[in-house]
Amino acid sequence: MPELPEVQTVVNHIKDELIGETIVELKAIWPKVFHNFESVDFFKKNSDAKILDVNRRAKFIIIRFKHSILAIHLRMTGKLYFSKGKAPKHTSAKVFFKSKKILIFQDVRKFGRFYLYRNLNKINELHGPEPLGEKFTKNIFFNILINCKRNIKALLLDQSKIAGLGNIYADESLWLSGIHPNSISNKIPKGTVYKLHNSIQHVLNKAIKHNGTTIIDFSYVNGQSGNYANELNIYGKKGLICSNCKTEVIKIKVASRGTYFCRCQKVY
DNA sequence: CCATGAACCTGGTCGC
DNA sequence: TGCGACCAGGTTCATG
Repeated sequence: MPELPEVQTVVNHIKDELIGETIVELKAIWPKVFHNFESVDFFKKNSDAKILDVNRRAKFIIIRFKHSILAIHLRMTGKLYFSKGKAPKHTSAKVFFKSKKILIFQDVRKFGRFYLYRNLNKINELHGPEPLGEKFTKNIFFNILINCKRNIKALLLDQSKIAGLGNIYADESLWLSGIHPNSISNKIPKGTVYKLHNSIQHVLNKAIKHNGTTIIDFSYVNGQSGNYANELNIYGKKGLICSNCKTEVIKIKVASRGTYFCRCQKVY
């Protein structure tokens, strides 16, 4: 399911209810859901299992405790929300709180994982800057592109270069800045790179404002779901008319991913 | 360093 | 209605 805006949306909607809660039991329904630990390890490390903070880094939901963090990655179909009764089909994990509330991690495709770390160091090592963070300047972005001689879409999807973009928002950002997804990163002119930088931030901010995109089955809490799908310009629009150049949107494969673009996007 | 394809999973859709 | 092929918002690993 989720890219940066969807993960941010999940955080925004459960954060306040999570902070201050104390975990009393962590239950794996799908055996692999806790990637690098078992329930007992969590409680061994966290004599105090009270949640101090909840936020996002890259596509991870970060739950912070005094002595460690839980990082949750939703992968393709993960959903995280407070239980509304009976555990639904495809529940991968349950988190029980002292208050008797239950957090459900539901994940049809079972790719989603919980990670237990001492702090954010490991995740920071493996991930590039936050596209909406202060450190993500136009010049830093230009340097990333110039130092790689690489397919631009593959680069945008590479979490170690820039954290948080996925297939939808990569296509949307490239379209908005008029760059063909098969362009080579170090051949894109500086001004156009700056435009892409701007497009990425614009697309992500707007998507967060709309609570993310709804495609197929994404919904985050209480049956609510984002409505950024109404704002998409290129993703999923194969055969429809591009609002910019009035020609038909084309779908091809780039970096092994379904990729939408139109002829008004220039190849560099 | 970069590209590609398979693997991890289930379910929806499309064509015949 | 049924069935197989293909596709899906992500990441990691092996191979060339």
